[in-house]
Amino acid sequence: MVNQFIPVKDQTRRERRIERQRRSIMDAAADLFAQKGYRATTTRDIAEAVDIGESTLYGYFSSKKEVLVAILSQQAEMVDALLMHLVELEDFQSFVNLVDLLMEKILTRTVYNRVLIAEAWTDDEVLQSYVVARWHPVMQTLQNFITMKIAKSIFRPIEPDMGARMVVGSFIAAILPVLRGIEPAPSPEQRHHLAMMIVETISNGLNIKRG
Amino acid sequence: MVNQFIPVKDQTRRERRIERQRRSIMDAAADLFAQKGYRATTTRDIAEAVDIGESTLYGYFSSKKEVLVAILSQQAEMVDALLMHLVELEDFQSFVNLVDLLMEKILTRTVYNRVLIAEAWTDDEVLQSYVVARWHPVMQTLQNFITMKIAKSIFRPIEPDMGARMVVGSFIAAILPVLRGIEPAPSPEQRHHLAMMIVETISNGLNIKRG
Amino acid sequence: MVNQFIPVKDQTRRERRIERQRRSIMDAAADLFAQKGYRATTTRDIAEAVDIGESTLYGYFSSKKEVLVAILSQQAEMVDALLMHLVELEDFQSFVNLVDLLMEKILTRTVYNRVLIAEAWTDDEVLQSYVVARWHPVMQTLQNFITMKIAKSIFRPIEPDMGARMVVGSFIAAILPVLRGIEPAPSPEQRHHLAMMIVETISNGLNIKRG
Amino acid sequence: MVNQFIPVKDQTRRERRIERQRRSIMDAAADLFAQKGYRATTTRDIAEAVDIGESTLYGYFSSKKEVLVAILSQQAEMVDALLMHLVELEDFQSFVNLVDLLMEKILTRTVYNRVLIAEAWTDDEVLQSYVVARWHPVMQTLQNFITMKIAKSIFRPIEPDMGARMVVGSFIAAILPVLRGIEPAPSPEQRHHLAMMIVETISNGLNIKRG
DNA sequence: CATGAATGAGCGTTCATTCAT
DNA sequence: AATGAATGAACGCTCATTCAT
Repeated sequence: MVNQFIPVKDQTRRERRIERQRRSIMDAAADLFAQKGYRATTTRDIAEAVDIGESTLYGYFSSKKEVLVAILSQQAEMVDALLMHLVELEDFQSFVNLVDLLMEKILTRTVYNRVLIAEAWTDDEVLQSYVVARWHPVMQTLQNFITMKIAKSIFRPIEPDMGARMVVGSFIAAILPVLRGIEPAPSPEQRHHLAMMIVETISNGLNIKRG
Repeated sequence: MVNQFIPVKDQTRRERRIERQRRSIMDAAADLFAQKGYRATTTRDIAEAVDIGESTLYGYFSSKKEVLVAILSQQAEMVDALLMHLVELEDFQSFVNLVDLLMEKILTRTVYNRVLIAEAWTDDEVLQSYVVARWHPVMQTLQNFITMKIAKSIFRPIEPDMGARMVVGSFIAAILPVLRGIEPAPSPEQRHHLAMMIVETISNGLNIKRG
Repeated sequence: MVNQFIPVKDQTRRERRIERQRRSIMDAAADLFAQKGYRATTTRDIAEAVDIGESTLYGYFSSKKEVLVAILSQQAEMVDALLMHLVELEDFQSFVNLVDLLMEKILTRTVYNRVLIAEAWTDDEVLQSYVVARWHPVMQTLQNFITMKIAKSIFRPIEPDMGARMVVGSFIAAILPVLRGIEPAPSPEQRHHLAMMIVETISNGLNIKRG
Repeated sequence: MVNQFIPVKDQTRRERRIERQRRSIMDAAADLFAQKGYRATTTRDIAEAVDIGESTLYGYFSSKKEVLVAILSQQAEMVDALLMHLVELEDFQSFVNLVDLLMEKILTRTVYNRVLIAEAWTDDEVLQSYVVARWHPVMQTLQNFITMKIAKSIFRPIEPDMGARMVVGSFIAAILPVLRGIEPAPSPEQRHHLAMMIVETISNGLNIKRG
């Protein structure tokens, strides 16, 4: 009610500062959560990592749980934005591009996803809200693609969900060691190559000739 | 000093009783760890599940951490016993059998493996000792198989570790939802079918004709 | 399940020990609550007063609030036991006895009642459950007595609830300074004299002759 | 050093503004203290009730405690102003008027008195400074009145302090439920009637005839 | 003077572990 | 060997107060 003449610029500057602080807290927390797990990370740990007082945290998040939720939600938003543009897969090129894009999106925020997986592994609600719900449309798209290819007699009449799952499996096998931190993140070129390999191998198999 | 005249037979009976108790504690703990995670499970939870006093636990394990270690070690022993008999893969049939066997071994101890994965995801030492070290020979066997097939011109000249990883990926994709508890365990027949599908698809791909 | 042969005597001895400990915690807590108020008293304070570890408290009470509730409830039980025998007031003697008895019951656990009043003064639920609910039958009995006396033309036709309230007021005026600790507790003789004075004065007033 | 040329008029206007703000803070705080108690009321609660920043409070009061002290002191001043005019009681009419006046003064500042009682109940200094010290002259006046009446053989030779206490008790019984908020404030007419009743009943008692 | 942001001190509570029996 | 009781250390969180702007 007082100070109503503060210029708009300051308002947004303040907002930006708050947003920046929230971000730095989330980043530090994600790092710690990824290393030690959510439970094992104390609010004291997080505060020290950001170099602020423990109680200052509570000016930006109302609870430790909310920090986790913010981390998970932010990642979910990113995935949702991606899924928005998830078009029907047409040819192999678009298939490769989808795999490549997903890989990129997931690997650019490694720790966030590492936290997500850790929590989803023990928390049913997190699993449902942040993993299953998001993964479903991707699986659907893959299955539609395979069904279509079978209909056009390009693929053998395999169960579509089996095929989709194998694609996902290959994808996971490529990504998991990176998320876990025992393999370095691939360069964009390596990533693209990997995506092609996955699609190609699933399509053509390893045999030179059909048995 | 006292009880030195107790006959040997009683000693071993006592030992068996102790071993049985250790087992029941480990089973109950594994169940709880799998459900809520190691940190979130209290010693009181475990004691109640076994229906013993909380402090009685410490007669069998010197700390809560040691219960976890015992669980992981026991699982490791089982895997080691399996790896002992890991022979060179020769033909597709032996390949399918390996996949089937691994699946069976992992799925019969679902909760233990669920705990293992949860811990390995945040604890580097656990990851190294109980996962990487054990997984390595399996990967090696797979790569040898692929290398051999390529040498015999049965497989296309793909990177062997890439191929091995895709097999593992498909394997993981089949197994993870079961371990996590969102899919029921497959029957032995389903399991065998699954193993065949994985090997077959990796070998031949989905295409009817080579592009 | 083990140790089922422990003699019954030990069971009750243990129970008595637990009960004794609960009591000593309640007494110490009541003392502190009375002096500083419930909010201002910390669990640390209570533990120190009983000379036990702070966490030991939680073996006897599940929360700080429950200590308060136990204190209030215990007092309520005592009052309830008294109200059980609350018979119809017949003559002045029984009236005096009621006042005397109430006074005694309230003053024998001074601190408990001091806590009760303090809490009832700010907490509506406490007021309702522990004060209003208990006070109501007493007021009713008093009003019945007065109504009866009016019917028999012994009392002037005053509003009965007004008369009852004046008795209660005199009672309160006598008791409050003692509860608050600014006056010493009366001896049984003084107490009886006081009770008589209250009844007598209310009955006859201060005037020598009727105006 | 700066602003030394501001005209005196503005200074006093500023002072009035400050005083007004102090008042509104005290009013809001008294309300909250009365509802939840002093300890349970946070500075944030107060600030929000006045719709100012939490830290702004400290421009008007140097601590939360001082807000309470200001509230109590203000009430004390009001009582002192009243006690200034406390004349010797002569006849029943002046007695009734005193009771009526006291009632009115107390009930027009219900919340303030509720806070006063709550604090006096646990804080010895508050009790002494704000209750005992102020109540004493009232009691003295009552006792003098009774002593005088006894001397004139109008009252029976009762202990004067006993009689005074009974008047106070009746007064308290009438006022406490209103202060506590479980009874509505009486209208001026009801209040006057009440005052008369109290004096009358104490004087004449309930009996139609003397026993 | 007003305030958003920051914080030290401390709160009620939990829990892995120890100890006396 | 088994356990009920005890507890130090730590946790997530609150709040009166300070400070830079």
